[in-house]
Amino acid sequence: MCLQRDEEDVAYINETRPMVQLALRGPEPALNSNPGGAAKPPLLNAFELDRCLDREESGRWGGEAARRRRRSSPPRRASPAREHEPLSLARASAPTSPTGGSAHSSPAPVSPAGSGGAAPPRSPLPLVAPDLLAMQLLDQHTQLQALMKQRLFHQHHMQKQHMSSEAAKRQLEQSRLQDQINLNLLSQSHLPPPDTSPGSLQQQLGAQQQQLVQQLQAVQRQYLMHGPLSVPPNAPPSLMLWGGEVEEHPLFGRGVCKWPGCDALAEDYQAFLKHLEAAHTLDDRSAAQARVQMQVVAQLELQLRRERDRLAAMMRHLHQARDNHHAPKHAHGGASEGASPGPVRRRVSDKSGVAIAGEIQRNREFYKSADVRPPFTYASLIRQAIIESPDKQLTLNEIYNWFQSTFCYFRRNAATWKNAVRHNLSLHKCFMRVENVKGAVWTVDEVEFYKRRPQRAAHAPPPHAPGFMGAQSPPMMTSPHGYSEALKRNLQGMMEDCNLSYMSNDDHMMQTEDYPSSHDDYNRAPIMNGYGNSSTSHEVKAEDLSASEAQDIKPNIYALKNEMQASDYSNKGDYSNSNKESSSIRSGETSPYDDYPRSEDRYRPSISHIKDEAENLSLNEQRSDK
DNA sequence: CGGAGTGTAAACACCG
DNA sequence: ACGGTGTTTACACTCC
Repeated sequence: MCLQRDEEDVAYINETRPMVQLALRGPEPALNSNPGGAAKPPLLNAFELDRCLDREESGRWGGEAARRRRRSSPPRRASPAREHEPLSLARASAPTSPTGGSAHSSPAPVSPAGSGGAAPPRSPLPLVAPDLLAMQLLDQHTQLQALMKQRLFHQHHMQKQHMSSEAAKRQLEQSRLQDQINLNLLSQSHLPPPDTSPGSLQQQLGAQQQQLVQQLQAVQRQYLMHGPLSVPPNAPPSLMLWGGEVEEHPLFGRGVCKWPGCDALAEDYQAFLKHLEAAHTLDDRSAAQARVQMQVVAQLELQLRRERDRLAAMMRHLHQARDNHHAPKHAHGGASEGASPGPVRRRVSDKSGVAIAGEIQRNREFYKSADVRPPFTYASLIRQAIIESPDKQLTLNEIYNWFQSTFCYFRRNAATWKNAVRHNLSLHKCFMRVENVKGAVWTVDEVEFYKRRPQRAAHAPPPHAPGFMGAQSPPMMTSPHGYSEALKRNLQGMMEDCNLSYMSNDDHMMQTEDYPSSHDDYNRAPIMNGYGNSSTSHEVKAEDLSASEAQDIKPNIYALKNEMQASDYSNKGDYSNSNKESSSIRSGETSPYDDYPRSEDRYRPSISHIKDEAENLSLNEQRSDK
């Protein structure tokens, strides 16, 4: 959804980041300022995840802006403060922009602790999503608090009832377990980020804690089954209401018996206890239900373990990626370059390894809602906007609209980035202005676009270099002929792969994503282009294709075809000579790509089919996990 | 260290 | 006069 112009202007006034204005308005607002740490983008891509890890360091643009502020020379003209001063004044008192604010205040999962002491979880073992460790700990803490209250209640009750020595023993054990868990939690919460070693202290503690929780639950189950927890019916009401614990009985809440499959209504706690005594005695049925419940708990524990392992693996991976990034020996244009930007400004130019089409496709929703600068150059983005359009041509205004509709980030600072867009359109030879009846439209000269790259491809790491997976990018073609041949091979490989097989798992996807190609949009692993070992891609079945991968293939194919034709064109004619100098002469010319068939439709059915299958697989996996 | 590429800012011209 | 568009220049910065 595009913003109207006045809205843009408001956003521009309220929230902008031009370097000149920085000096006037003080500290740079964090790009992803996350007040209270509560807000969370709906989907974190690799860039944002890494930025989350690096949040303590300055942002990509903040740091740069600050440096510029220090080094910036006086404006060329004496009058540039014309609009900066009022803007900065307005900004100084203005809240964050609506767009930025909405992005930051996007609904985030609220931790139990965040709900200000809301009702503690009734379930003895809450489901734990693979979220932040802190949230998990908070969850567990809340759970522990509930358990502690329960224990206190039991203690109190036992004092009153002079419990048997057996029960006292259990109580003691429960207390011991509880304290141990508390200690364990405390240790965990003071631990540094997860260790990378599998047998790390944190993992040991986690396992230990898991064990303790299980023991505690076993003890509690014993209480429930035949322990003193089943309060005698003659117990005084005052005791029942002690500390509001009536509502804390795991089997009673809101006037309903929570025995599995029961849901019987009970007027008050007394009635519930009567019902409990009468309906849920220690018979076969109750025992069976208890067994089922134990299985449920076991399943949940299993899931908790899985999720915890997954979280640990994620954290390990992310920290490892960050460590790799910070390591001095960082391959030029290496794998982590595009996928995990660090604190420094990280522009994933068309030369680094990330396929812009795939990246945008995969994170479309994210970019649409999160106020995050896309890690691509303006040229790449403009090109993407144009090639995404049905006619492969856009007016300037349509390009603007694409930027705004695709990226939340470009819904503000309109003057800045629009200027940059125009600047890029004019600057780069690859963008051609074509006049038609409607007015001027901009097209992309793919040949020119990729022409800018060759010099640096030689620096790309060799196939065996760390982080370099799969096939090698085609060597930079100095001759148009070689370029065309490589493209043709790419296309052939891709066609085969599309028909026969697809890339599969996430790891593979990561590898292709990290692949430091110089032709980001079509040099994906399935293509292989005859330079790498493509056999692995044929071993994978179509069912294994992830949805995102499926989304990726279509643009690749189109880009490939497009480029191949463009390349052929440049071989046959003198098209490659067209450049900015002739832009004015090109008025009335039609783009050489105007007549390209829209081959993407041809692939849509198979792609969507595979995507559906991938989604089904994902659903099945979720079900099986449960 | 230097060149290429990039982002940002700004001036200016043209046009409707 | 004004705003949109397009071009150009300047400069700072990063990457290679």
